[in-house]
Amino acid sequence: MKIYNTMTRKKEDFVPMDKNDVKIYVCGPTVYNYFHIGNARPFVVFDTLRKYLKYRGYGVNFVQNFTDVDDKIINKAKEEGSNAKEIAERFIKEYFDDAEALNVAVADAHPKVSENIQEIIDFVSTLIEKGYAYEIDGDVYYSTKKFEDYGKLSRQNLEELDLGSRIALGEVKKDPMDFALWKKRKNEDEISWESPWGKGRPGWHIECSTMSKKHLGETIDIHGGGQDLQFPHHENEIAQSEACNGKTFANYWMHNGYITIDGEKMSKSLGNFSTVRDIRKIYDGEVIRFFLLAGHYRSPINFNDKLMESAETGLTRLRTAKENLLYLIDREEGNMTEMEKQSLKGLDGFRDKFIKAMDDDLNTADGISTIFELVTAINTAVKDGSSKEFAQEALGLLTELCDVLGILKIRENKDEVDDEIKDLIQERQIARTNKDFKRADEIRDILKEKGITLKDTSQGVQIVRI
RNA sequence: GGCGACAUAGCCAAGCGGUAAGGCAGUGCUCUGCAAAAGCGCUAUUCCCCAGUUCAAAUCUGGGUGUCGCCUCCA
Repeated sequence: MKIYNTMTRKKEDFVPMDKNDVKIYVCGPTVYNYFHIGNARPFVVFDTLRKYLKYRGYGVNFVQNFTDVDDKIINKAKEEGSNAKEIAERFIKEYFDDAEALNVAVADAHPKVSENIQEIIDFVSTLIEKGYAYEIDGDVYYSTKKFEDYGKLSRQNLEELDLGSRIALGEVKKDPMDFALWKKRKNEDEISWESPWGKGRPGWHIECSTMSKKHLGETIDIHGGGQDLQFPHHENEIAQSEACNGKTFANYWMHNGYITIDGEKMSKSLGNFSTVRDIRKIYDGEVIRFFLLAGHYRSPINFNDKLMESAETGLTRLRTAKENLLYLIDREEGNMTEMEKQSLKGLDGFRDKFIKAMDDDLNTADGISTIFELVTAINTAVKDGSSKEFAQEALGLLTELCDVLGILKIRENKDEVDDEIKDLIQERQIARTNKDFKRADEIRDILKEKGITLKDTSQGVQIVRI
């Protein structure tokens, strides 16, 4: 497949170091709140990449960290009169709840900063030894000017950056572009660890370099994250890792576009965000996932209710197609007719088209279009009933493609309707044969309130649960 | 000031040199007691504007205009 590599600004053929062990590292959340839809994008996008690579036969080792030591967590703890550890633990738990709803799989490893302090200290020590970092009064900084390639990812040069950079008050570092590797403890009760430089905690950028190295080695295949991480975070990771290891850090850099709300970037600091938790009160996680995958991952997308509704109705079309096939499988029997065999062959073409789209830098938008075309073809073929075998084959292909995108999961609670409802349906059928449509419609409305939609098909009554 | 992305129908959105996918909304028809679902049609002579390259441009080049982002924590 081809992947757009931010480092070269080109689509490149993806050639992993070991196709049975593709190493992917994605920057995870800082756990001080529920994550918002903007945070959700990289989770969903890279989860889809992971699913797709597996679908194509690769073995994937996928690592996504939790930043559980950070100013924002400390602040939140102060606000709540709690402690940083408790806050972090809580929102890690909430992360998994939302991630599951979005059908984002658990990573092969979810390392936490707090569990990698020694590794971080070792990493920082090496950087000092090699002359890339220096200590001042308990703080350790990375000397960006020492790293020749600094700026190669974001294509910035230090001189120009200097002009735009704002120097925070009280900073003791030698150069405004230097960044913290280790931060000295400021208050007694602040979360901290012993280190060669006194009590303190790691800077933000060093954690990814360290955890990536620990779990995936010195060079990884793909490093992913949001576009706004490109600078300085990823640039700093490169500076740290390559200075420390003397090797290329990541072969491919992938960055997803951000999400805007009313045309403005959504971010926690601007306060204009919608958490996935809140959105889930209105739309289920699958709709959110579908919405996020409906455009290309590198394009910015706007978020609002109208767009979500549109996504929901679109997804419903796919779901209905699936329900209809399930219904056929339930009621029909028999093997495929010659004509159905022909139709099925035509259907296979959509798989190739889907793969072609996804091979092109994970073009999920095109992939979804292909699935819609598939659905139209299936609906047409199945219009006046079909054999059980054909319905099964069609459903097999549909779910095969949808699984790659992580949508259209089988809904578990498809339990049998209870007797009361059965009786109502029965009563309605009798009313219909007696042409008592008033009563029939009444019953249909009652059931609709209970989340059950009845469809009168030529084969009988189809029950659809919402 | 530096760096970068984007501009395609009412809305969303693919396409990346060969004559405009797909979804939503709308609309006509078929099926239906009515619905729902589904099917078949219709809805961009044209891709922000102006030049240029080419047999051929939404796609490439140059110049405008507009929107957004990064350079400060951020996905």
